[in-house]
Amino acid sequence: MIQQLNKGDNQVKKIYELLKENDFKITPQRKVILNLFFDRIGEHLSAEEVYNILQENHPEIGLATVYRTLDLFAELDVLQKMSFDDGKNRYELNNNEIHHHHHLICVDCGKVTEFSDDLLEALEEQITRKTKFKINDHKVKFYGICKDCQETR
Amino acid sequence: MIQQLNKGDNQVKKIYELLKENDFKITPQRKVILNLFFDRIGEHLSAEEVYNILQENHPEIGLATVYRTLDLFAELDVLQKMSFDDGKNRYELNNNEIHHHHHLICVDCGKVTEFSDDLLEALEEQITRKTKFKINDHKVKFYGICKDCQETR
DNA sequence: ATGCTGTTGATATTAGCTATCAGTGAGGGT
DNA sequence: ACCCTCACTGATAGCTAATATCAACAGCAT
Ligand SMILES: [Mn+2]
Ligand SMILES: [Mn+2]
Ligand SMILES: [Zn+2]
Ligand SMILES: [Zn+2]
Repeated sequence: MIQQLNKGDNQVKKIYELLKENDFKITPQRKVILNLFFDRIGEHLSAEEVYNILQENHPEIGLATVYRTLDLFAELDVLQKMSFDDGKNRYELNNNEIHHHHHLICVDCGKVTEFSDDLLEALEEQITRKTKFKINDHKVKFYGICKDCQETR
Repeated sequence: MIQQLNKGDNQVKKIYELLKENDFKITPQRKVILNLFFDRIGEHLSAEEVYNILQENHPEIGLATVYRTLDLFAELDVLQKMSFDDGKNRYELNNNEIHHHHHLICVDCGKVTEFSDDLLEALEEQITRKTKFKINDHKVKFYGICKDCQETR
């Protein structure tokens, strides 16, 4: 019987290889935390939130390990690290399909919407040309009022 | 004799009026901290850094007041609040001339370069059209290698 | 199977920031 | 110029996200 693989499995395998390439070990804790993010695409989780979710099925994983693992995956660009100005860092899978979307933060209700299109190439090109600054990443946050909050007013 | 006013003084006066309009008092502490930012245009100061600078000429101003004043001015849009991912908030004067510039952060040496703001209108318009999200502010950070770090390699 | 070395969990510690509260003073009214 | 009121201040205690420490553990190369 041919082994069935879904898209997530393939991505996971690649990330395991990425760990190996960089001399990091594939530990059960890292597997579990990685799977958690594949199960929750679209959410922006803090370390504490990840830890709390783990309590149900993996209470043996310590909080320090959660912090360390999130940092490691962010370093490897597996997770994207971000902050919505609430005093804690948040993480989400750096999925190829939704690569580097922008975040729209509602200043009224705090909801975070995503916008996938990038459209920053022109600006980045202009910046590099003028400043000789070699750009390889960006973080863009838009603040405003979401659709729901505009209606309920 | 006609009172000589430089550009800074005029801006300061406007900010005093802004405080009055919003029923905030013009205290010596607020005057001093505001002046400090006019004296240090281009710097991105943390609360602790402001407090340390004040130690020389105004050691009577407490750290809590610094935090409160920075927050107040940020709320009034006099200062722009930002973070370069080093765990502390930073502030700089929201100068009319350099209004809302982007920050280019060198991942090698940590230096922050500025790039005056434009070319985002098209993107914002498209986002509003597609998502009905009413944008009224944005924060954009670019990460890469600065000119100096490219040369010394 | 063995050994090296990266990793982990528990916990102490740090650091940026906020809350508290009694005393102070800015500014409007007289 | 003198009150009066209440926003403001400084000192400091408290909070919380994140990091440092360290002995025990476990991937994984051999
Ligand atoms: Mn997102
Ligand atoms: Mn700046
Ligand atoms: Zn909203
Ligand atoms: Zn640099």
